[in-house]
This record gives sequence, C-alpha cells and structure tokens, in this order.
Amino acid sequence: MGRQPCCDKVGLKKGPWTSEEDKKLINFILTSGQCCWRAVPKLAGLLRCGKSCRLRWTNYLRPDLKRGLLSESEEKLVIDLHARLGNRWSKIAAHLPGRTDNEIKNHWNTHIKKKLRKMGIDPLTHKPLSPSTDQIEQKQRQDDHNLPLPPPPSPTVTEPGASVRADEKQATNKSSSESQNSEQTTTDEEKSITSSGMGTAETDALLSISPFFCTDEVPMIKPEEILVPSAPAFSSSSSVSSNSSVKPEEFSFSRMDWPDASSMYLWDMDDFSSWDLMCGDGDRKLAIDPWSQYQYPRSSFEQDSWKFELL
DNA sequence: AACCGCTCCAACCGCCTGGAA
DNA sequence: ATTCCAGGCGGTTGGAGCGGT
Repeated sequence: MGRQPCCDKVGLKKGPWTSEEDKKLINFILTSGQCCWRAVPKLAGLLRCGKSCRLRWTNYLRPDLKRGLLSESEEKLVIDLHARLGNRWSKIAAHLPGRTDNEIKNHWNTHIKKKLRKMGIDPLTHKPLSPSTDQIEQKQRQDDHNLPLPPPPSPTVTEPGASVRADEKQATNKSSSESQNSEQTTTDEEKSITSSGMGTAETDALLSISPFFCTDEVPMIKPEEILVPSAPAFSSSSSVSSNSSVKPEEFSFSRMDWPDASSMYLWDMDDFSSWDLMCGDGDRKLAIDPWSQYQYPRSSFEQDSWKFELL
C-alpha cells in the first residue's frame, strides 16, 4: 500500500516563496502558533503543502535564525561534530544556535568538504586521504571538471561506475549504521559536545597545520554574541517545530548582530522594508518583521517586555 | 553584449520514526 | 499488534547569480 502524499498536491504552488507568501506564513505562525502543519496552508491562506510551509519556516523565516556564512569557530565545530555524528545534520545543527540542518548540510557540501580535501583529509572519515581515496578524489575532480574518464579498472579494484557520490552514500550509510549501532554511545557523545567544547585535538591540529584552511571569507561572529532563545519554544535546533503552539507571548529572539549595515545585502530589502506586522495584545506589542532585528539597534528589542537573554 | 560554465543554496522528494487510534 | 498520520530527516535538484571568455 503506497503512502499517501503529505497533502493534496493538485493546484498547490511549488518553487520559490514570494514575499507575500512569507508574510502570510509569518503572520499566521506568530498569531496562531505552530500547530498542525497540514492545516497551516489552509488557515494561512496559502496554496502550499504543509510540509513546504514547515520547511520555509524552519529553514528561512524563523526569527531566531542566524544568517550568513558560518564563522570559523562554527565551521570547526561542524567538522568536529561531523566526525562524531556523521551526516546527522539535525543533530549537528542542534549544537549551533541559529543554524539549520539544511544550512549546515549545504555549507558542508559546498565549502567544508572542499577545504578538507585540499587539506588532504577525507571528509567522510576525517582521516588523511589514503592513496585509494586519493584516486577517488582525483576522479571526483575529473568529474567536477567534466574531464573524460579513463576506462574503468578491473571490477575487483574499483567498482566500475561507482561514482564518488555512490561511494559517499555508502560511507554515509555506513556512518549512519555505525551511528545507529552506537546510538547509546552517541547520546553520551552528544552530551559531551558543547559549543564551548568545540574542536577535538585532531581537528584543531589539522586546522592549525593546514595553510589551506582559510576562513577569511567568513564574516566573524563572536561566540559571545550568539544568543540562544530564553524560551524553550524556540530552541535553535530544527526540532523546534515539534514544539507546538508557540504563542507570541513566548517569543524571544536571539540577537543576530551584524558588523555593519553592509551586511544587509543579504536581505532583499525591496521585499520587506515596507511591511510591518504587529501582534500581541494590549500594550504588549511585538514587531514581527523578522528582519527588523538586523535593521534596528539592539535596544529596540530590549525596551518592551519581551524576554531577551544574553549568555 | 552574449554566451558558457560553475557555484551555491532554497526547496523538493521520499523514506523513516514515533505516537495515536 | 496493526494501521495511519504528522513531523522529521537526509539526499538531491533546479535555477539564480556570478565570473570568465
């Protein structure tokens, strides 16, 4: 028996979200809280499936999201966590306030993997690339550059047609199964991983010896500037959506400081500069323009009765 | 200016999991 | 014990943006 689709897909919109849709979703979530995602599109007046709404919210619209490239320290933490947890991005994201699993996954695939390879580190095993792995990586680079491949070696040496991706998948599965096998220990490991405890000795050593591991293109965000929400309703992990019924009263924003106004290029100001949704009751009002936290001085957000907590 | 190739990331897809009935 | 459902998760893809020619 086949699984039912998560929603009736007939007539539903797909693809990039418009600012109008974002507004509707944000307005709905902030006024009604996160309830049954399947019901959200209908209640919010969106022609989207609930899953799409959930992803849009958790990966992009959540007010506690930190934007921009990962900082050096965050990258190190991701590398360290990946060495311990494998491709369990949501678990990794849980250790990086304001980051989503999707974001970390993308950053891993587009930046960190390459850096590690340049450093001669296998991004799957976090160990120095073996000669055989080197061959695979070379093949990968050839693939990347669309160079013609040499004829496949004998099947006993390397699986013909075994792409790096398949290889990675195997490793990922292996990693995953290993992780599952060691679920008990993983939990313990996770307990031992904290934001302040970033970087295993190996990772630090690798980072320090490599001339290639350059994070200078990354805007620095000081760890002490990272704020986690004080209300449990908005944990930084992607599992936040499991918390149901977030009421505006329970909102607390993390502070996302940007070095200067030039960082605002990240936002499409044409889309959002002009709207100003408000919610709340009585005197307690909250500007729910999620971007406003980047546009206004922090003091703008400390003057109301909303809770903010600086770690 | 036009084309091409590459990079990056938002969004989608399908499977998995846990809880309720 | 079984089925169904909603949410979560990880892998993959499509297209916008950018730089090079």
